[in-house]
Amino acid sequence: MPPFVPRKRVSSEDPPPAKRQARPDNSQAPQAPAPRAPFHLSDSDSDSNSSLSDAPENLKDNVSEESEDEEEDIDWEDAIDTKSSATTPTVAAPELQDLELTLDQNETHVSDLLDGKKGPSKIERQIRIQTHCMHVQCLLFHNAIRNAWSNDSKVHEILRKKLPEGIHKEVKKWRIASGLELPEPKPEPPQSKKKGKKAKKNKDWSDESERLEPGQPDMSRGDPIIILIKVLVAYWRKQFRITAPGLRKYGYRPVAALETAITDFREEEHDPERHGERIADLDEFRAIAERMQGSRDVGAQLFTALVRALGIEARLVGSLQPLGFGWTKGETYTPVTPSEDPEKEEEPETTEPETDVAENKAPAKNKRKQFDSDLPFPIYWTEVASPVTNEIISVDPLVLSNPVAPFTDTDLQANFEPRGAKADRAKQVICYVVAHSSDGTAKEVTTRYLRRRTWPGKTKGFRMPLEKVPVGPRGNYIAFDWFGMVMRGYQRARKSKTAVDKLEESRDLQPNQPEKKKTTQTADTLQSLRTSTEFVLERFLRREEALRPGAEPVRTFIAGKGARAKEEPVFRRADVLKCLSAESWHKEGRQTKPGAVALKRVPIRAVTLIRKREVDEMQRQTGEKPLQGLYSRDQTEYIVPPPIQDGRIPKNEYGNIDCFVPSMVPAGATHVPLPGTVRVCKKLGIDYAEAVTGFEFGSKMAVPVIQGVVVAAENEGLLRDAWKVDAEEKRKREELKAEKKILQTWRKFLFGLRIMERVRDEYGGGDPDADRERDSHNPFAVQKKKKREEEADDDGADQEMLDQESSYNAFDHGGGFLLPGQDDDADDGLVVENHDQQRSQKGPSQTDVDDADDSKSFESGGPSADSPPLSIPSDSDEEDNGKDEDSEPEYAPRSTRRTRGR
DNA sequence: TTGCACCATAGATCTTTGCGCTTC
DNA sequence: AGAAGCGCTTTGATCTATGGTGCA
Repeated sequence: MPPFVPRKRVSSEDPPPAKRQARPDNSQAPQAPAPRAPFHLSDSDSDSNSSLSDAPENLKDNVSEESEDEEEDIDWEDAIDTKSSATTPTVAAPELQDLELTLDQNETHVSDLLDGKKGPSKIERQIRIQTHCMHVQCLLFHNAIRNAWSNDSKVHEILRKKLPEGIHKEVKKWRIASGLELPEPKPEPPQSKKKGKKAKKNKDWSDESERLEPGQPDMSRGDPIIILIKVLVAYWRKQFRITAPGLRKYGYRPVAALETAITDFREEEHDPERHGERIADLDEFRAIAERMQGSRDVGAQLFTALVRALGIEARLVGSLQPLGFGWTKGETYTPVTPSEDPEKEEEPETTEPETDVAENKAPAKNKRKQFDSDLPFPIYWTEVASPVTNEIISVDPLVLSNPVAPFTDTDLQANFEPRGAKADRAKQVICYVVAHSSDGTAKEVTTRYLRRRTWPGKTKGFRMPLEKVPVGPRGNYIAFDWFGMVMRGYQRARKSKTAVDKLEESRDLQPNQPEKKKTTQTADTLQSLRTSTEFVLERFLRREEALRPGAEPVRTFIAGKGARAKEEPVFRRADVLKCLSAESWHKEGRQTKPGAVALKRVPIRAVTLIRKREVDEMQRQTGEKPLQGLYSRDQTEYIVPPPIQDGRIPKNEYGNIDCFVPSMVPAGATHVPLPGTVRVCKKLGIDYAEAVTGFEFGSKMAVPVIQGVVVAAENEGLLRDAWKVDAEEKRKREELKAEKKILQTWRKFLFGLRIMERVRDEYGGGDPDADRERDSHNPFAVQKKKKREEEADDDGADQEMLDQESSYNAFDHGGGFLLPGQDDDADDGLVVENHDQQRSQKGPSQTDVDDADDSKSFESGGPSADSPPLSIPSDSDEEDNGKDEDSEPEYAPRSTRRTRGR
């Protein structure tokens, strides 16, 4: 259950909202935890991810199911349900590429809203957040699967076999140079002939190494693995053919496009160009390795496999391209218009109607090589760990012009970060970069690829930001990292961390702090003054800021050039005062000193309807926008209300007392912030005023938050004692009620079981069709049906079950029911008081007669009409059959009232 | 290349006292 | 009959920070 945030003026529970903070807290309590909903969802998902690693198809089902379980909000369930059902067919394929299909229903909402020129509503934001989170997890899991496939020994074998002799030699060379293998055994002669110098060097070194340390790496020309990797990349670029589109972000599509896409996907024969590349299983992956063609994504995956096949530790890196959660251009689907840009003609696969696709097919075939050529950055690549230095080398086998980026070269690594107009157009983003290791674990390596390794950098707006979760007393927060939590299921255990892990975590994955712009003592620029913490121009003052009266400029700044040059005084920031309106000061427990003149006058910001009307009215009268004065702290003083007299609490025009800060409580009075104190005060007959501790805003209204009361200090003890007694009574009442409810539920449950058992015994069971058939001939079932039709306001499953009870009871003189005498246990605590009476009054047969006769008569007569205290339908069947659906059957007056109420 | 204007976007801040229905 | 309780709906205009682009 999401936390219930009472938007009540009488705040009856929970810690006092901290006036000002209270609103953010409260209004964002739904907001803050609301984004958390996906977190919870994801939480379980990530768990399921890890546990489901063998069953990819189930994952998405799980995701949606769990989300339904955990999301209480009905709208949400709907949304998710829709999503999941829409996704399911897609999901069946191991390729997760078309999760964007999931948004159809929601999209309708969104576009409706956007038509109205309003921003997205909270729920729409939630939907996007949910979608984003789900998509991220699906992509993550997809990558985990591909990573597992890239580990396949058969795939390795296939790729190894294809390597030409030259590459094998390079590998050998690398092994020797890295000290993984001793050089002398045999391969020298041919090698030394080819590259005499190097071979000689190797030889020299090896000779030495024999004497000293065998297996010492030769680092004289840098890490030997870099040479090998470059060779491999060159080989791969030559051999691997890009014949299918890879994953990409399309953005949220219009409903029509989605529907077309879904139908097309479901009904048409699979066409990689339209539906994306589909690799159903490992066998197909092996086949692709054999053919050496596919999307560039698969190309990178297979390249990773190749590197692994050579015994080098390699990670498959995926830069997730999930649907986002914002409303920027990047999240909006932009249909590809082939005619516009010849370069894009190879992209006909999107969601264009059949005709378009047909048109585009021919040119696409001709330019098969150009799939995804509009994507300037790779989505998958490889991280190779040097066995010598344990450093990570990033390798993009197919896309970038600088394919190999050693860890030392941060610029080259930052080349993997999508940026620029082209990337923008292609909706390429960086938000979560995850490296999957050969042992199946994965770790986030985004930092490495951010320019200057500075957060949030380009991930801003595309990655779930850290969320501040309030903890403990007010003002304390912890940062909640959603993605960190998702990754927990994939991470390598702390104790199994490798040397590579440790090294990179202490170096390349350490984020840099954003450089604070050093306060340059050089000449002023507009920019430097704007951001300066020391100086300021008057025009850069904020709405709530004003210069201290009499503040002297320290120098002047000349803005503009030539004829437009203008001198402006430069002031010290220290001379800037924060100002607030009189109302705002009031909320801080302060008032303006008599005679204070506003330092600044600004237009009134009216939020509530009433204030808006007032402002409009004033504007109409005066013809100009009404202004309000702002005052600095110096111009205000504490509000010290006069001490109370004779225990009377002063009240404001709304009949309560402002208590925004403790100092606003008058001397001689005490604030008792307990819920329900008003009633106690009334009972005790002491004077009180409800304490307004803040406001909540919503629906163009400001609602005061009331927390307890202010009473005379001498009454405090009395009030608290009485409140304790009252609260205790209340607690007991509620406990009793809850207990009753529980017992009631159990009883119904047991009856149900007994009935079921009985029915099974009598008629056999298990076949619903047969049951239905039988029902049509069963007079009691027919009667039940009829009765249900008569009772317009029946009450769902419960009622139905109870009806069932009565029917069967009537039929078999007790049936599966607890008849009086046998039901002591069940009734215990429920109808104790009436037990004797009911037993003496009617026996089982009586019950049966009543029941079988017609429950209607009972209803119309009403138990209370006959004999209120005795008529409590304590007999289980009667009572249930009567009309009590939920609770407190033992209180005849209540049931009477309720009946009358209807 | 630098400084600036301008734009898009996200996030923070400010705002300051109902209404109608149901239950008890 | 009338008091008390509860749900409604989660604003929204404005300002500020930030980063990108284009121009001089």
